Amino acid sequence: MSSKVRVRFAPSPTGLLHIGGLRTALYNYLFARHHGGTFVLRIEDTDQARYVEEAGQDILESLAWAGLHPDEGPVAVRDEQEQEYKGNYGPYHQSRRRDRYAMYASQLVDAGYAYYAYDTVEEIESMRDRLRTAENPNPKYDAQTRMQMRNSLTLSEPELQELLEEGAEYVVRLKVPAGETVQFEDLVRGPVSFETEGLDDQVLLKGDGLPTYHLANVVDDHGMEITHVIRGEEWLSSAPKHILLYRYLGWEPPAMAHLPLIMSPSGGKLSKRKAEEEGIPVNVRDYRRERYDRDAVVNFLALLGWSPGDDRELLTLEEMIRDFSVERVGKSGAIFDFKKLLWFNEQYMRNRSDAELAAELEELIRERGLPGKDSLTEMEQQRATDTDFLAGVVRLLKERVSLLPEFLEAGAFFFDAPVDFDEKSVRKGWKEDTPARVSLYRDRIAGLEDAAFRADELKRILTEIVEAEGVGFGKLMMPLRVAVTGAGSGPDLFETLELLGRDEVLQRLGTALEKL
RNA sequence: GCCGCGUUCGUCUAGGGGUCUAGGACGCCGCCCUUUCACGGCGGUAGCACGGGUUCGAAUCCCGUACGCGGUACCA
Repeated sequence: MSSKVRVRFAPSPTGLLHIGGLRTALYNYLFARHHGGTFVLRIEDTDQARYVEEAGQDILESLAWAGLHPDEGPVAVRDEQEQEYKGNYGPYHQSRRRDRYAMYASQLVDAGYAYYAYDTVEEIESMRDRLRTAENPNPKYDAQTRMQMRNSLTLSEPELQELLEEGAEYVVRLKVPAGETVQFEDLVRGPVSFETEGLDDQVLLKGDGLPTYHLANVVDDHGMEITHVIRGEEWLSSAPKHILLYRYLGWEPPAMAHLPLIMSPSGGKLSKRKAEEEGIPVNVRDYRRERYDRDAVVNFLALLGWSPGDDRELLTLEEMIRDFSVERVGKSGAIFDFKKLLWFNEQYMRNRSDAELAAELEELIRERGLPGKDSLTEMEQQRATDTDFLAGVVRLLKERVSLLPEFLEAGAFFFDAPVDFDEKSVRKGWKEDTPARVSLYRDRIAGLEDAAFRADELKRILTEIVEAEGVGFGKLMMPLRVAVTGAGSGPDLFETLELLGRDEVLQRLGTALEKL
């Protein structure tokens, strides 16, 4: 390999980082690491109109959360003026590299590969209106129409001079040649070719002096010595324009790989609106907030369009790095399977220690309280900050939840007595002879020392009672469960009782005996 | 409309001329475990879009059709 691999993830700060964007970043990251190359983060903020203030920070935080640390790029976003970078190819915000785009744009004009265009938006729109037909709903500004427009190809020298003097606004457009075939080898798709007839005279430099994506990305990829462009399939159609630009600028184009899109379950790009309608979070921030396991998300995303080639599904980052290759990336769009993501999350969550999860739970409660509660009771408060207690909750619920916040929902009864009892379970299990047995059990466990209030002992006592009465285990176990947890199912009852503690259990039993 | 790309179980995918009566995973269903539920174990369900070629032989190669997706901006 002649030159060292350098790839970039180049998001636009027009919104929060999208989950699909994270996958693109991941593939770039894996590719870079696999080849011992460099992973660059570049912010493509050339669209003033769509700029979103918090987006830059969100991109940095989201990548860091996922563990995809760029080797070069912005380190921290302070404010507009003050940016901190790492790497020798900066600045890594396109808005701060504007001079070079203008320079290359005029170089292209001088060489006859581009031209100045003075058409107003209205003029272009009226040209499109004039030419629009059912057969051609989107007329292009191209070799056919450019000679009817107001640009440096059609205007006379004096006219141009006048426009220049009055400081008229202009754009620079690429002069796409007619009758050529642009071909290139896509690392994912193989040979791809386009006829220049289908291309328009793309604006390279906008009226505000900033470049469009097309110019900026070519200039920067070359300037930053990017060797492989790995990006979403939505860019495939504009790739020939980029190839043309590399040619006209006299540069060697980087290798390209266009990734299949992530699709919504109902089809089409996984757009924000569509995804959320289907219960799928689209912003990486949502995954962070809902405390998804980062490794699970990364693992899931890696397999959405790529496969290691064998049956492994649970892969560590190291394994992904070792086995990643663009050749093994699929060509067709992948539907976001939310249930499978949950499965990954369960797998990773169960592999983590109770203490670790308990600490996260504590933080979660501190941040947003308990579900459905405006404020915490004294007992809830006390238990929510007791890490041993929380670890106990985790241990009992770990195998039954998919997402971290679910511990709080499924385990609400651990924090305070249930407010009501599951009707169906009561109807099924709470009969006339039940109160007597429950009372008996209560009396028996009331006499236990704290140290003896343990699951095995609690179970032994119950067994004794049901055997003495000659009834089934469930005749007493189920009523106890409803009385203590309010529900007809849940984690092991005796473990639950032990965690709750004697006094609390006795009190709940008393309440149930009164109410039921 | 035009241009480009794609199409293996519901979903993610393996498979790249014979080893494919197409493998794995998620989901779903059933059974076992558990005197709850879940976890787990076992089993099942379900697929090469269609039509032509090429070939002794095609899920695999070629062509066409259909369908899907992307692009068609002074957005990225």
